Amino acid sequence: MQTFAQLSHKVTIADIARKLSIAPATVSRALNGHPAISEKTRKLVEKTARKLQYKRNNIASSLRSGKSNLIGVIIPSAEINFFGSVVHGIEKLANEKGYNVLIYQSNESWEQEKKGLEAFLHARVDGILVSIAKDTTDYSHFLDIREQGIPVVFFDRAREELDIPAVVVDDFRGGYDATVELLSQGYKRIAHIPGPLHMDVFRNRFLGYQAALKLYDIPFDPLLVVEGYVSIESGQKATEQLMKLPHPPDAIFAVEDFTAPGALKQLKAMGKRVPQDVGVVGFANELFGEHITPSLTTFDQQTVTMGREATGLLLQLLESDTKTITKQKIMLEPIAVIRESSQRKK
Amino acid sequence: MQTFAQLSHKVTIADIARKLSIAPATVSRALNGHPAISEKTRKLVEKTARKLQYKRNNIASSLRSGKSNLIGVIIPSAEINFFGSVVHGIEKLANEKGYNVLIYQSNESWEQEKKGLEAFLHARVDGILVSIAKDTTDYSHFLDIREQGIPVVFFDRAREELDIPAVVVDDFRGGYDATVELLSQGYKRIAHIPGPLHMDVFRNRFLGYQAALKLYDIPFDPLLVVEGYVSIESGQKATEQLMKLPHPPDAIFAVEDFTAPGALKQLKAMGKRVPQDVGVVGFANELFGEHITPSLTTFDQQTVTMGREATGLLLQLLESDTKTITKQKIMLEPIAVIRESSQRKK
DNA sequence: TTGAAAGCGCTAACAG
DNA sequence: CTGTTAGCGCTTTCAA
Repeated sequence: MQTFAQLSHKVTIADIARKLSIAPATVSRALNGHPAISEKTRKLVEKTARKLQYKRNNIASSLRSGKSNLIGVIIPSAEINFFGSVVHGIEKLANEKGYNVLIYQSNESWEQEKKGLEAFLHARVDGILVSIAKDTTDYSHFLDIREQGIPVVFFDRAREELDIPAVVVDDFRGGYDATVELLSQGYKRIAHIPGPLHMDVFRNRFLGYQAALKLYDIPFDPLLVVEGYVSIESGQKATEQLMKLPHPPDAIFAVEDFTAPGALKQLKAMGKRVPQDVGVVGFANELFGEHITPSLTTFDQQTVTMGREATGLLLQLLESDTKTITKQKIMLEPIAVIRESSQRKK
Repeated sequence: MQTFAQLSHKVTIADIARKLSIAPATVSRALNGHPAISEKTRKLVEKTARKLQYKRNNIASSLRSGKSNLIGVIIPSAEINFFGSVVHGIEKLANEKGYNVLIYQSNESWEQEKKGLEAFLHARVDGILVSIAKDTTDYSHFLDIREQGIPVVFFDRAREELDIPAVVVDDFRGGYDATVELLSQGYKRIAHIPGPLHMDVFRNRFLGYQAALKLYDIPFDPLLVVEGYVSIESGQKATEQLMKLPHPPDAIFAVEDFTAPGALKQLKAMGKRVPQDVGVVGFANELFGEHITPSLTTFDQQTVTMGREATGLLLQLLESDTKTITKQKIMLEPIAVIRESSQRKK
């Protein structure tokens, strides 16, 4: 006897029900571990489902239940290792918990960030994880989304005042530690190249820098702070400006690992030796920091953990039926990765 | 602690229909640009939809139409710039065309790659883009997916024999050009550190290398080929082995931009100057190649274009109602990026 | 413990 | 050109 089971015909719970002469509802319940189903039928249904290669139609399920089991993630750029790594953490936990992950790149643009949220709304995601774009200074779109009942959690690039849960690195601590690392190596005039100061991450590192100076009784000199915009080029330019000062610095704390290689490059071009003449510290532990010359001292931001934690927060929000939004914030410790660029002693 | 009691009931086409005293079907048609709808009603419906802030429920739409408007993408690792960049190209075109993109990282593992496909099946994606994992040597899961009627397109890491459409770089040409670049700079003994040779990309670059040697009448010396596994460490080890040969090479063509910095590192450790003593060429144009010392000569793989083209192929497959899978392959030219590491002359 | 029936919001087939 | 009708596959009352 040959069955012409069409390969393309999708198996539904109705098929299973028919085969076992029970109701589709029972099949559904059995498959979803409903408590009021006898062990016997559950086993039977599961076995038949396996045999028929049944796969739940998530779409139908979503329509009925109102849950898409989709999580949207907005990152500024997939070309920065850091975010790739965070996404890895996000996906892992999300997949474990039966969610799929949609990615949207804002390319650091406010417009695209808004478009991303719009797209996610349209895709009916259950919740959204965001790392804010550099260009964003108006944050109302996040509040709008939340008003629509879709929970939002920030990671890394958060905005404190919005009262939206977030997982961040202790950037103040990071800035502080970075500066202290340089000071303890005997450098005296520490410059700082911050990122755009409207962003919490960068402002906090800046504040940490100032706090460290204070501890060492070094007066803060605004001339030693030249704002960059998070890129190798801007690191070069800022460094050039710094080194042309009447009293140039003997160390530079660059706000992250794109600015720092820019600084190294510029210093090399100006004939300065690192770390002998000038010390340099970065932030973010980008992949290449280990392999440039001199290797870059930096701070690891526990990317995978960050992704996991952010997802955990979001899932918590999704699964608690209270729509209460409690201010929640998880802070991860930055981990020092000491390499050549800051090691004057040795 | 604030509670947001959000009762905003979602607007549906029924609401619009009621408001205008027309049939829901008419609203649907108007909204979807159905040709048989009067300009007048279309305008009216659109206006009302906007006024009520209507948003189409994609899930319901998917259930009915059998199309999820989701594209699944499997990449080996989001921490490699190259893939982040390709994904960028994919997302851009996909979003333009009204598709959302699901990402899954295989982490170079065959098991996870299979799990990814399974997850996509479950999410009812319309089509899948894949760059094959390093560990994969059994390809049947791709054929299974295709049998389920879901089109698959490879990008970069393809498998010729499977007869699945693909967008790749002309790796043979790349390997050839890389080798010729070194030869034309006057290097005589060119070594090659290939990646796993079961992968088309790496094998083709290897073949290109051999072809270039042949052209220059240089006999192929198997001792000068030490297989690596695509990582900085493996680049170091292979280089060490190469340089310890009785007749060590005076140039190395490393299969990609992780192996190449490993080679540079090892050469430096052994007191060799690059490019004076030994020339080095990589492949992939990873971000950091420009910023290491010496800067790395490499080949750009047109990542964004690759993403766009792969998506284009997939959409074509999705939109043509013929389920014929014609063998289709798009080849992009690798673009030489000549930097210090290969420039002995000058 | 299970079944029957009613939709979730949308689109497609068939009329008119 | 528009309306009517009938589901897509699932979950969830409400009954039994």
